[in-house]
Amino acid sequence: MLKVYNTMSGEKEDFIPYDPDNVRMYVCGITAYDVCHLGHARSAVIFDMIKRYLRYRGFKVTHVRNITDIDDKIIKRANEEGVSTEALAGKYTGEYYIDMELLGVSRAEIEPKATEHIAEMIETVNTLIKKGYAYSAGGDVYFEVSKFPGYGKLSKKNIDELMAGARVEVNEKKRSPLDFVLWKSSKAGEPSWESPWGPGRPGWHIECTAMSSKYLGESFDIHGGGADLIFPHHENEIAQSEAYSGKEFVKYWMHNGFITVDKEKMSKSLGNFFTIKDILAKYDPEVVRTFLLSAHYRSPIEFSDAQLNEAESYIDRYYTTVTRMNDFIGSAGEKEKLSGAEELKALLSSFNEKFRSSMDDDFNTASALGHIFELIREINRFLDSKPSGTAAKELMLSAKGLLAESGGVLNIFTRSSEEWYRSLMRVKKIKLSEEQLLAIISERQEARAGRDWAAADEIRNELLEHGIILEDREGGTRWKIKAG
RNA sequence: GGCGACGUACCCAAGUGGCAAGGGAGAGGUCUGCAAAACCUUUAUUCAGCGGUUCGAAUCCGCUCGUCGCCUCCA
Repeated sequence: MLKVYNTMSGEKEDFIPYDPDNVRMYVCGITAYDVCHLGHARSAVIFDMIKRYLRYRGFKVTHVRNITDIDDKIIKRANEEGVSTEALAGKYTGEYYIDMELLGVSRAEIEPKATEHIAEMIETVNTLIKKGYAYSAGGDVYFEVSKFPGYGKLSKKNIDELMAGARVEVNEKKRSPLDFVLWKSSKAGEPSWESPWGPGRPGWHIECTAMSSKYLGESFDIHGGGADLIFPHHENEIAQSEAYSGKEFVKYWMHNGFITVDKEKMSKSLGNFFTIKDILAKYDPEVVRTFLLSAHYRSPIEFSDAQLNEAESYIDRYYTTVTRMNDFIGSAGEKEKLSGAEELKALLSSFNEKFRSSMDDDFNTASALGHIFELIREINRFLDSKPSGTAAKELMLSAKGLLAESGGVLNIFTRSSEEWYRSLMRVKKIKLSEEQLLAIISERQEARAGRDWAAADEIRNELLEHGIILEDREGGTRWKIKAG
């Protein structure tokens, strides 16, 4: 049984979607006013993994991921840059897609933009007013928090305490400081849309209510995002949506933990953030994705070069073993020799079960990776026993299949080892081309054939200084790039 | 101040009632012309500390200490 931690209950729950044939999932996307940092990447990668695993598990999934293309930050930034909000949002949405593509994050089925759903939002706001949950005041419309009894149930806050702690806010239009804006009148020169309350633009939270109900219905299965969205964003969404429909808004609330730098949350306001582009200049995207999946999605995860180097070593170990397997499969030989395969066989038959039970336990990718590396070790152990013949080859092929299957779910380990090393070559800015490298290797082979070990060693040491490792094998010399 | 989370080896990190996964780093060994890779052995009688529940706890309960987050835009 798949178990999912629900922020609402604070517990892991059996995952039983409303409609088992169609899991409906809404994940808060980005506000397109700047390039994304690693925190955005974490959220995107985590929910991408969740979607892939649900599909692997046999569920159909409809995924909606919104793009906020109008808000205060966008207006501010557009003014600073002297461009329209459309142009600015368009630019950063484009950058976002480039980053996501590199990180192996698949597109959602539906990616609605706020500005394309103004009519739906106005309708939602109108209904909230009619039902008595919202009021208009001087061109703005506010949600009246005290009218919604369940307010605070997601973030475990109570209204009295919020009131006591509320920051003094100069806004005499609000009946209560806790009330939040559904529709905002626009100032001169700001982008605006016509509405029953005059020209204005939507408040931040309302787009998620209007767009999720349009594409997924008034009640759906999973709503996700970073833990910092729990309050006030998701709390406000619940209030609006449930006040509007009178139904339970979301069955499972899922929130990923933060990326930290020196133990502090990575955030724009603290200024301690690293953009995805910064990091991809130094690391292969698969390294970043593996790093993000190497801890449980709800745990905080500390960002540092040391951590990324470790993820790089992880992947390198994987591809090194894949190379060994491929070499073996290509030259398994005729003579049947299959001693000491018992442990590998046992693991091959239990592997899928282990992988699944890790992932079933609230998407425990850290544990799942542990199982993958257990299999890696067993494969290496088997290959060390110098097997040969078709039975051994079959065994390696099935091991390879299992690795590809589990890696496919996480969307890592999906390339060939050659591609991995070529990519490392680029990322580590190694001056040598692959052709030059191969020429040097064959030069060294001649020295080795002539048993000129001193010359061979000198070449090898020289390459090592450039970050290239040579491995002399039975079938020839393999090159790889020093990882970690 | 209120609410919440976390504290597992040198480092990262699973494990949430029944002998402490996995990776990296270190030490020794096997293999190798020498290396590298791989494998083997080794590195937590112990899970922040102190009490309690239990036949049995890293896991449940209480307290203490420490770290972080939310309470304002934030993935």
